[in-house]
Amino acid sequence: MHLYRTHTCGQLRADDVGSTVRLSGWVQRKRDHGQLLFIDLRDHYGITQLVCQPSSAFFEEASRVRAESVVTATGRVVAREAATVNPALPTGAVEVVVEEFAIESAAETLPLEVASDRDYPEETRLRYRFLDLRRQKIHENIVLRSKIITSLRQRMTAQGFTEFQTPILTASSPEGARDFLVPSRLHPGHFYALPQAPQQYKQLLMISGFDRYFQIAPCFRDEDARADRSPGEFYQLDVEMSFVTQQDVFDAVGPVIHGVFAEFSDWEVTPYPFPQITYHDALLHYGSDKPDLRNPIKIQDVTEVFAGGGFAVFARAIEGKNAVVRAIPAPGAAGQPRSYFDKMVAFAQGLGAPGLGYIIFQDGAAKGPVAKFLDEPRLARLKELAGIGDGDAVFFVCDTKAGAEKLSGQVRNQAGEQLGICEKNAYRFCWIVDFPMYEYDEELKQVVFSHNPFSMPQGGMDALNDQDPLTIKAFQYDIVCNGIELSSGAIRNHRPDIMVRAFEVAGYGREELENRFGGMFRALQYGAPPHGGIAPGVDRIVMLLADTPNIREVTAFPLNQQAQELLLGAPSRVTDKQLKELNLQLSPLAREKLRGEPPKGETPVVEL
RNA sequence: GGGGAUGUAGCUCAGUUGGUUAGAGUGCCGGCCUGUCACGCCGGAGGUCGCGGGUUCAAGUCCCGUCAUCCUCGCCA
Repeated sequence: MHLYRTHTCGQLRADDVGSTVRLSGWVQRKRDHGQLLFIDLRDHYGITQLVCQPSSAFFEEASRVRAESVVTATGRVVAREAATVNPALPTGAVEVVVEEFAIESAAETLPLEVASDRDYPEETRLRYRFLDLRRQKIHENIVLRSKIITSLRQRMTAQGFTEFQTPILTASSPEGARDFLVPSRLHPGHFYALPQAPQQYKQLLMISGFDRYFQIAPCFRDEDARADRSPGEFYQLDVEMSFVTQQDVFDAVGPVIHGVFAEFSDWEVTPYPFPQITYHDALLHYGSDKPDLRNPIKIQDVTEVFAGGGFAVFARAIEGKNAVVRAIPAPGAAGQPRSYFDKMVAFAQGLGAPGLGYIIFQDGAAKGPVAKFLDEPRLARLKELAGIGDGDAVFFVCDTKAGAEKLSGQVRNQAGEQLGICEKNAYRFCWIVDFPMYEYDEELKQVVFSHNPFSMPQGGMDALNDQDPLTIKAFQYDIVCNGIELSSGAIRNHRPDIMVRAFEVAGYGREELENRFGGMFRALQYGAPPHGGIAPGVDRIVMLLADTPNIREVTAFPLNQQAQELLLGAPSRVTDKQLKELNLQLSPLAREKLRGEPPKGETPVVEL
């Protein structure tokens, strides 16, 4: 008989009755009846009930064993009496009458309960992550993550993509997020950077003729955390393809995304192919470049209804400040009490808006504070534009275009949520296309790249030469699910002449381009295929499929919000010897901070 | 870097207008219990009320500072 187990804790069925088995696992729970002891034994695969009789030599020991201790039990599989079958357990038809019992590893009093789904502070969970990960929900999330990644790999490989690895120690990229730096021992004063994404390498692989690239790629960005954004590191399904148009990328990646969502969830998934919405329309109709399409509300421009009208606040803003008015329909909201509208106004004010106008259409009349300022033809036009009728209400936002877009989007979210009209149990996807190539940076007072500087401008060289840069669109796109940006991608600029011009428009000379992106630029001089790609965030895909709002629920060992790993204690101090080898000195500020007591969990400095 | 919330037993939390010895559940320890499956019943231990200062006859409670955690804005080509 095997030293530890003949079966897993999820394996035994009625068919096994009569056989002698050995199981090992954790003590999930004990039920001590004095003259009879039940132990729920748990492993990765399931739970099996052990029964200990008081006549056994180990009875005392077993009745004292603490939860989460690891034990090995040997005994006979017996059928449970009909009344004692537990239909909630796959192994519930049987139990094991223990004949030998050994404690492999006793557990101390626990800082968190494994056999419970109650919430614990994240600090406790991360410090004792090995216990937290034993808990059912997160244990399943991590397994789900693994299965999703396996499925993504299979789907990509099946489509003829080749998986690659790219360097982790690479060069700092001058654009984008803050880099994590690694000092070089051999080159004093020089630093590697961890890749923010394998962007340039994947393009270089296309230029190297590999045609279709993918990688489950680790990405490192030294930026602050959010609930849906890990600090420090995350994974992308990084994809790049040669000789493709934007539509080819959608046709390759769309089925993969649709496929995994259909495979791993019972929720409804947007039928393939996913709709495409232009960046312009997304901002107009949803007030966001990552619209949540579970919300049926569609914002409309109703500036013409108020222009030159009797509602002076809006009319003046339209006239004088070039403001626009956006209508956020609230279907069926006419029956809502006054307090609903007051709350909506307060919500908008909380976001910095001076107020929130609204009209209620009820019993053939228009009510609410704004209604009396609009004559009958204007009201009719409003209903037509906003697509509303009797029984509905409509909110108004009046601001500059950008301000109105942002606020109307937030009001749309709030209205949809408050009215309970958002679709549940569904994944609603869309592509956002035609992102602008450039935008105006108010701080720098100049035109800057609005996304990746390697994207191909729509219209190519002609557009760069002839168009107002702010009107140029890029072959730049995002895929969005339920209001979460899963990924952005682009058709790349593979033409050195167009790239020089594109950088000129953003105020960079050729020399600067060569300095900043020398390797990439050089590669384009020797025959580069037209290519493009995308990089969906793996963590976010898993998050959506696990139906959790927090990315740390799908990461085995995440950093906390302060980018610390509490279990092993990273970041930690290093020895003076290590610093010396790297030609590094700590600043007076850093030295001052280190003089204080090292916080709990921090690795003390040890001379090696 | 800014804003918000939270911090009370190992853990999850309650704690009134500032007023006697700070409570509950769970876990832990002990006792009882032969069919439970969140077993049940009885008893016990367990507290620097995050930390520092202040106001007050009196502070878990009010004020100031500080630290920690989570959420959020900035940031994330």
